[in-house]
Amino acid sequence: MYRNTKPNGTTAPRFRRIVDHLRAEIIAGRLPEHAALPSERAVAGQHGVSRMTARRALEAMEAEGLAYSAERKGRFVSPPRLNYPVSSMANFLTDAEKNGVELEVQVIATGERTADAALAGILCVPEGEALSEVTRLFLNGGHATFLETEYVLAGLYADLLQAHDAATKPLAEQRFSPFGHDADIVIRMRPLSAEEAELLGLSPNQAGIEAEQLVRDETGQAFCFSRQIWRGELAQFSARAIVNR
Amino acid sequence: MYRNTKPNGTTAPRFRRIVDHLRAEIIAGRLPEHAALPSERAVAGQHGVSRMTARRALEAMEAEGLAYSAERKGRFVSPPRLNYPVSSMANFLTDAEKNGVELEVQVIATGERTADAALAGILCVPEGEALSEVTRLFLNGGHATFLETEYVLAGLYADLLQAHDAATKPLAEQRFSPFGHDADIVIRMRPLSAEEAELLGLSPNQAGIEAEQLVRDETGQAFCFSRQIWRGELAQFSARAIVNR
DNA sequence: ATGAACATCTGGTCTATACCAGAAAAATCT
DNA sequence: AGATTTTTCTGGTATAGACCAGATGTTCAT
Repeated sequence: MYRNTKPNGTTAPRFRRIVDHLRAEIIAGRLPEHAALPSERAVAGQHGVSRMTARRALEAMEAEGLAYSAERKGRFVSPPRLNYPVSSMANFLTDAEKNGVELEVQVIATGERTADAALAGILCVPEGEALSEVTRLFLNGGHATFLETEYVLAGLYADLLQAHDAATKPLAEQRFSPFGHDADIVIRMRPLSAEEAELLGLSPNQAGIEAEQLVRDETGQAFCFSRQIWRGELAQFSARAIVNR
Repeated sequence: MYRNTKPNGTTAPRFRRIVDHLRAEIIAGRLPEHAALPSERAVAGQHGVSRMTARRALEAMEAEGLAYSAERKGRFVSPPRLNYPVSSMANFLTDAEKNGVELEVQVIATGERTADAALAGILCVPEGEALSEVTRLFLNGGHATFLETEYVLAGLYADLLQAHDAATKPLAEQRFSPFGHDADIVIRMRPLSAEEAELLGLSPNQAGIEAEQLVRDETGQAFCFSRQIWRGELAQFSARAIVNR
């Protein structure tokens, strides 16, 4: 029988107490990165609550970005965020390596396509223009972190899209180093699609952070449009903006 | 008795069907902005599921950013996103007005304080330096959208912090127009604290988007640090970044 | 040693029911 | 008509069970 006893007047949901406890365990380091959290049934037993309540607590841990769940395997402690420096994205991969981050790239899909109305508008090319498309999955220390789909003008950079199966640094340097240019970027939070969730190892309907970039060369011509979707708890974007008026 | 019948082999969770149905209602415009969604009990009855399942569906709507819930009032259709153009933040309020957005500002708290280690480090001033602090709530058409806490060097801008109780445009223009300068910005997703959730009209443990800005004057001296926390489904940040190497 | 069969554990989904307290509307009393 | 009480409705929290199917580990026969 359910009775929400509150002796001192304060109604603190039970699952919140469990969250506080688990959070303390993680922060204290007793549960290191990628360590398994107790299962829903174990939490329920330890704290004397029903499984659904234990589940709420563990889901709250996920919402806080402190844990992630793997279906039928368990829940685990999240690794720290990966910073994405927007203003020096040309060096993202090399910078990450310098900071001791082991970034790995998996090519999910490559292909040729023509620009539909939306892409044509973004890239300022006529509709039907030939584009190359790549989708890559970025893993940080083996842990899926974000997905990127990139569209580039086919003529210019077709060769680049073939080379790098899992190569890390050469890619960005080859592509960007000859240019000094600017980029428009848009960042928002949105739910993951089923496929995205699958690739990122998440359950669908969870929220992630989407970042869209439109990169221009020094003549002002847009030549590359990319759309990233990050695990929200792992993403951080930093930039230096010029405040104009 | 629970029986997850799947005649054609595909296991589509029931609550997902309900989500699809509600999403279609919204997109078709049958449920306009801020209109009430059917209650948990109503959804349960209409779709012949238990209330907990109906609840899951409605919570998924929230996760998608299509709805927001008001405790003991109901769930409602979310308004569209508000774009925050990082590169022209000096004109954020006036720009928003030009685009037909009715932005309203409520001052939640103001005060004087001294810089602790963290703030001193960020603003590059000695620890103990006098700062002015303001917390404001921004509403879009009466709908709470984001909270901002701003720290400025007390000597320079103390007067500015008093003036604007609910004033919209004068604030930013007065403060920024004499300067041409740059700003560092950091964007990430994080859960809301209990107080933030309260002010934004959300339940705690939900995720929002945090944006931190460090603004410098033309001499390079940091003079203003602000931290915003947005309702995730309403936030969008756009910027033009210079890609350096 | 290797591989197959089995049992166990996991998160995901679902039911049916219950109590709580605030919001809102309806009924009632001035 | 206006203020007050009462009822209804709402989301939030909680229980105690259940089935599913994939992942994992153990046992056992080969």
